[in-house]
Amino acid sequence: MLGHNRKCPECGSADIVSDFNKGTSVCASCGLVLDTQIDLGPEWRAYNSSELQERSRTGSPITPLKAEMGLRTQIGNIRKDITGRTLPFTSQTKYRRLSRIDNRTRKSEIRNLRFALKELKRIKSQLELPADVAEMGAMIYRKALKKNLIRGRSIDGMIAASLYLACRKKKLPQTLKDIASVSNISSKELGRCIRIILQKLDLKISPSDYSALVHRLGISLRVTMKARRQAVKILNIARSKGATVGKNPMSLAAASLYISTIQTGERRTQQEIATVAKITPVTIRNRFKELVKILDAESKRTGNDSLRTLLI
DNA sequence: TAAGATAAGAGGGACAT
DNA sequence: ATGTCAGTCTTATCTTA
Repeated sequence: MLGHNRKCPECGSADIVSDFNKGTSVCASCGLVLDTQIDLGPEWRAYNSSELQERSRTGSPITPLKAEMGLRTQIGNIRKDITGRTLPFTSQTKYRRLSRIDNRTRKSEIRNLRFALKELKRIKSQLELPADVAEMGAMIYRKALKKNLIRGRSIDGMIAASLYLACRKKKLPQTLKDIASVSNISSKELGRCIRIILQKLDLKISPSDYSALVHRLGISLRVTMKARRQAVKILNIARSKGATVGKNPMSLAAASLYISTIQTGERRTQQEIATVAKITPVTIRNRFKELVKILDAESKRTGNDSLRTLLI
């Protein structure tokens, strides 16, 4: 049943939207479906396993990945009320007008969504993103569309931005560059779109998850788990000192891995790391210098020598 | 050859006007 | 709305070990 003043367990937003047509409550912020008041199971019985196999669903599933969510509702041109009596003329006019407005807005919206979701699916398959991320991206885009953020901007850019934000929500280590490289827009433009959505939609996006980036880089560089853990540890210290604000998370992950691989004796060159991280060695050097400073101060303060980087 | 230093330029955020 | 300023990141080039 519908409670009041609920909060989304995923993102804490109180912006819960109930859709009585579909019988669901959805978090307007992150797209999490909170409950379902209708029975989504089949309305028939399976008498043997082959029937279960071939008839395990009636109708298409409800999904934000389809332009009309897999369902369709529409205000028709109503002339009679539910008991069959003809409505007064003024009501008929009203419904005719509603129907027309409904049709118009619906048409442009659906057309936009068809286009957008096609692009979304293309990026999804190219980057091999999981379905739940794609669905969340679609929800974010729908929200942006409702708020009229799309008009006058490129659909491709806004879709890519929605997907990027969904990845951030789901803590997937995708960078802005990754998305931009498979989309036909530049990182610059993608950044602009992301900013627009972030500003206008009030999404609760946690700061980038360093550990996911570190592991992703670490795997590409074939370094041990030990080095990766050490890198994460370094970043946590840096963050506690406020040294990570405003820095590209990827460059921080790269620099901390550079340090940790030296400490564990599996050194990689700055160039090697820079290539995998798709940044420049100069940036690694800059972050590297800052991190070393912090780590030395920290080891002096705690007397913990394992952080020392003087051996370099 | 790897890595450090330096400089110049692009782009965006914060802030004042 | 527009301009300025500090800070980030990139690219290029030269130097050092």
